[in-house]
Amino acid sequence: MLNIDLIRKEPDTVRRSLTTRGEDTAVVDEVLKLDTRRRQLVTERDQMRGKQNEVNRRLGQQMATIRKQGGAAEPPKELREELDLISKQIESLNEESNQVEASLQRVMLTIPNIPLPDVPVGADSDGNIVASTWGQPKHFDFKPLPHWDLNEKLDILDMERGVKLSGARFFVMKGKGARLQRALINWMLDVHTAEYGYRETRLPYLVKEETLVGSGNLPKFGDNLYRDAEEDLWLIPTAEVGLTSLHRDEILEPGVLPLRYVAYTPCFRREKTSAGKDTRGIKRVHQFDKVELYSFVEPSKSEEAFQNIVKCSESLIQRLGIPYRVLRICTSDMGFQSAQTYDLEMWAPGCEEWLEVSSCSTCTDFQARRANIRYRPTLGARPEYPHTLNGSALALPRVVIAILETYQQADGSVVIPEVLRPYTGFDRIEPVKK
RNA sequence: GGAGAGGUGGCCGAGCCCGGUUGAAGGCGCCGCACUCGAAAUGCGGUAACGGCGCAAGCUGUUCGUGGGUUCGAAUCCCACCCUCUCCGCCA
Repeated sequence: MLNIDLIRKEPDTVRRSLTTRGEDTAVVDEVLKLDTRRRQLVTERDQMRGKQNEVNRRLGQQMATIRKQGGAAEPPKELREELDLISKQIESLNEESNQVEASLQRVMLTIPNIPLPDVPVGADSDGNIVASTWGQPKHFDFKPLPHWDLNEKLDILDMERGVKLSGARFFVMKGKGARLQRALINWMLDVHTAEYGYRETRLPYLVKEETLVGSGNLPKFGDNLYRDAEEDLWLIPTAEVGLTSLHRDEILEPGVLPLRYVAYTPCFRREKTSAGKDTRGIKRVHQFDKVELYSFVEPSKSEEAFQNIVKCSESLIQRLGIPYRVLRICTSDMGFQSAQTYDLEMWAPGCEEWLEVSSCSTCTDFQARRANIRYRPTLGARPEYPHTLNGSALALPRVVIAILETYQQADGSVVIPEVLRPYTGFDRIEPVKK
């Protein structure tokens, strides 16, 4: 959520932000209108309440006196009538101001975060900028296969049975494929905790509505989520959701920040908007595994924390020895809650595609405001909103795709990258079918 | 799932039966001051979040799990819901 002060004082900044994101600017005027009305009503109502308190106090005193003298407990008529009138007025003012407040809140929750100044402006994904690339595409003496063809002989992915169990865009991993996936998760968690100081967490996969509002997924993007209507719980689309709400409605005392977390969770997405896209293989599925980094930091440490997350994610890809590129995502392509996003894409030589395996974002104080997370800079100081940052490190099974396609051999086997071998317990996946 | 107890300020805990100057006794913690060479002990004072008005000092409103109701007025009465604890049942 944006700071309403900013909308009041610099409505044009907010309008510009919306425009570069390709969104309608009418909400700004709506907010301004509602905010003005709300403040009028609140002032008026509070004055009435002040009066009510004062008269009630007087009446209370009289009652005490009467009772002390052993009199009847009937309060004086004039005062009662005056108060009756006041409370009726308060009731109507209160009702209206509550309505206005609720409308204002509703609109505020639909306004996306403001991009940082140096985020590239662009109308669609063509506006994204390749900031850097790492590694050389590997040379093959044969035509490298896409993972779905490679799998014909390896038999580690079972698309048909995934569909049998759950429908389109679900799959089953088997044997060394399943083991490779697990090895990656364990390896990534180990690196982040042991080398980079992120604290490992295990989170619920089902969360309440408020939790998704805090991270920014609701109220606008419910279409992309699975939900259990009976219990009113939602399946998480990313660990970011739970990590944001970890400190919801808290005031963090001085010295607590920075907080750095890493979580492995499955992620559930309906992929409604991607119908028909990426239907082959396991690039785009309804359920996937991901290791996520998340930081709560003081605003002055925001940039540093962002670079750290990007660095951690990159370092994993480098250790796997697979070429990748860093994309600076442009205004219109950035997520709702993000103020700045870098994507990391690994090269998959079989399907000849850059695969997005990480998306690192600064959310500034946007999520902190939504989730009401604050910190005290110093003892006794007024609470302020921290910045939150997140990044995948990394998203599976796309990393598996890149590994399979990059390290495939002429005989159809796949060599396991050195760093993973202690985790897989094998150094090669052999074809099992002729 | 069944039975009972309970949810009050940073923490503990009174108030709730019998609604009225109660943001709420008392204690702990924390901060400041005094005493002291210093510390402890002691004494005194302070101690929230959020909203509105205001340049500011300040004034003011709301908040006793949440939401509704009764009432001139609710921490206190009524209703619904959520959560915690204990016991029983069930289960990985």
